[in-house]
Amino acid sequence: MTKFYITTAIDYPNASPHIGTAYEKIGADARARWRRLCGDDVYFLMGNDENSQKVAEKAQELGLDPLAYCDEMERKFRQAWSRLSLSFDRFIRTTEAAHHRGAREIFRRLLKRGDVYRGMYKSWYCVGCESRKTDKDLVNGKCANHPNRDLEWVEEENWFFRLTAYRDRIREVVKNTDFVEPGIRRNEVLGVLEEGLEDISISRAKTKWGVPVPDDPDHVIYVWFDALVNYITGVGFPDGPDFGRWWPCDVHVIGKDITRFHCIIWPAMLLGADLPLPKKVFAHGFVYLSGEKISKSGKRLDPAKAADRFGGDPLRYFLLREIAFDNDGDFTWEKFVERYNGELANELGNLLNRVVNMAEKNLGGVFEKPPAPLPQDAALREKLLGLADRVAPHYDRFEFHFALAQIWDAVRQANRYLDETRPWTAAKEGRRDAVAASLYNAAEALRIIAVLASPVIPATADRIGEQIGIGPLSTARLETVRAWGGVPGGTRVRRAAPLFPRLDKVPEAEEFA
RNA sequence: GCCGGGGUAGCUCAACGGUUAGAGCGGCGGUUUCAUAAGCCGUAGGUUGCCGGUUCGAGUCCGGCCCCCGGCACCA
Repeated sequence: MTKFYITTAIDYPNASPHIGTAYEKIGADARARWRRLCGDDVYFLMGNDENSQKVAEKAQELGLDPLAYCDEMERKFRQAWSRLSLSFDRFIRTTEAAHHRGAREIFRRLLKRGDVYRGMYKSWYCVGCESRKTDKDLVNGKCANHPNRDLEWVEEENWFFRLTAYRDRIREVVKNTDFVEPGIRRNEVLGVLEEGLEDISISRAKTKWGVPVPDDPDHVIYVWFDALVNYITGVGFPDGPDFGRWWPCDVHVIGKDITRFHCIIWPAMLLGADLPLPKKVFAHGFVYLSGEKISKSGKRLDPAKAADRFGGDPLRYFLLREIAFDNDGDFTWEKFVERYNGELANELGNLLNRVVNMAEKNLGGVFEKPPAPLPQDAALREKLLGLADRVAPHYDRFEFHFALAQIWDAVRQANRYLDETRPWTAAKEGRRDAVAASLYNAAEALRIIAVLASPVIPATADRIGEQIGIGPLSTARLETVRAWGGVPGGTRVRRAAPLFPRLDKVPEAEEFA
């Protein structure tokens, strides 16, 4: 069985997740679910990045022990993620002892090789950014991103990582392979590599919160450095029995703002530790809120609240249908309602409703294998049986918007099939065979549509399966949609509430902040 | 400043140098009645940012210009 190991960035738990964070996880989840559908043995890793000064600060602000605070935040994150049906296999926390051990092991390996050394670290430091600031980064002597905070002048002996030693090898990989996707990010990374690198400081002396540097109790490993290591400790590095099975990772899903860490620093760390590089780093775009950048505008959209109200699937669907995953996109409630009503309620939800209703009214609620073919069958079958092949390349390239466009093309065709075969007329005319054939084929179309859309809308796929009487479909296998006739004759429909009740007004953004 | 991406219908976006530049949404009109006042069909709407060039032929290639957006940060 082919293995597929996929990760997302781990999150600072100093605030609850927002729509942008959710976007990344949803995209990764869709890919993970797609690979499971294809039969891969999938390992999907997510988690929280807890060894940060910001986290310690926040905990102190609340009068909590940092670890207790992190425990609480883990609950919040898990709750939010569960509302979005994220199917991660493991949720890692970088405060775990096993992670600390792995991070220290990496540090030791690089030290042994001579690529970790002592040096002097002098600069302005912004606690908000958790990063060094050079003079050109300053605006009026303050950090541009955190103008309300005072900068600290930091001057201390630190441990450094000889990043410069790895530049050429990394450049070769980035240049000659599709290690970094999409192409635009690859070019940017290449640009950085061409301009040249500096060695980086990888420890901090001022804080006790974090992973202690081996044999140097006065320093902790810089949060970024230990955070990256989660991708290997999450599968058992250094000596877990499954480490060799999962690593190297098939794809790291990250935001476009952190390519430098994943495409340059992380590979350098791995090369230094004699570990294989991940196969791919995929950098997704950003979600804007009504045209404004989330971080700058201060606008928020709490995905858990939105999912509470509308369900996780509509949010997942909207984000992956509206926005190309490698691009930036805009969330507005107007657009959300438009797609929700048009595509989810009217086209898909109503299609199911039509079929289930007519089956109840005219067939006693039981699907029968088509007693006789209808002239419109061939076109419908051709469309649906070819759908898996049309959708597959898109899912595998994170082109969820294209995959969904293909699937909805089939949804429209199924609606058209009903209009053309007119089972309601056939019923009135007493042509029971025609009614049975039409509804059976429409149910088949729904089955295939549900399975192929399940990576994006898993809960809906299950609900469709329940209503047409064949049980959950989000855990189906791809082979089942390459053949017609998956709904057994004699299957009894189970009518339930509409999948997506129509929304009659545009929600107020404030309700979900 | 340097590097990169982009300006196409009211909106969001498609279109290997090759018929008459397409699709969805929105608008307008029609039709159906099984269904969540849903579905289906049809239609209007474009000087492809501007100027020049190459070519039998340019949204597409070349040069110049104007706008927008990213990257050049120890950014989760």
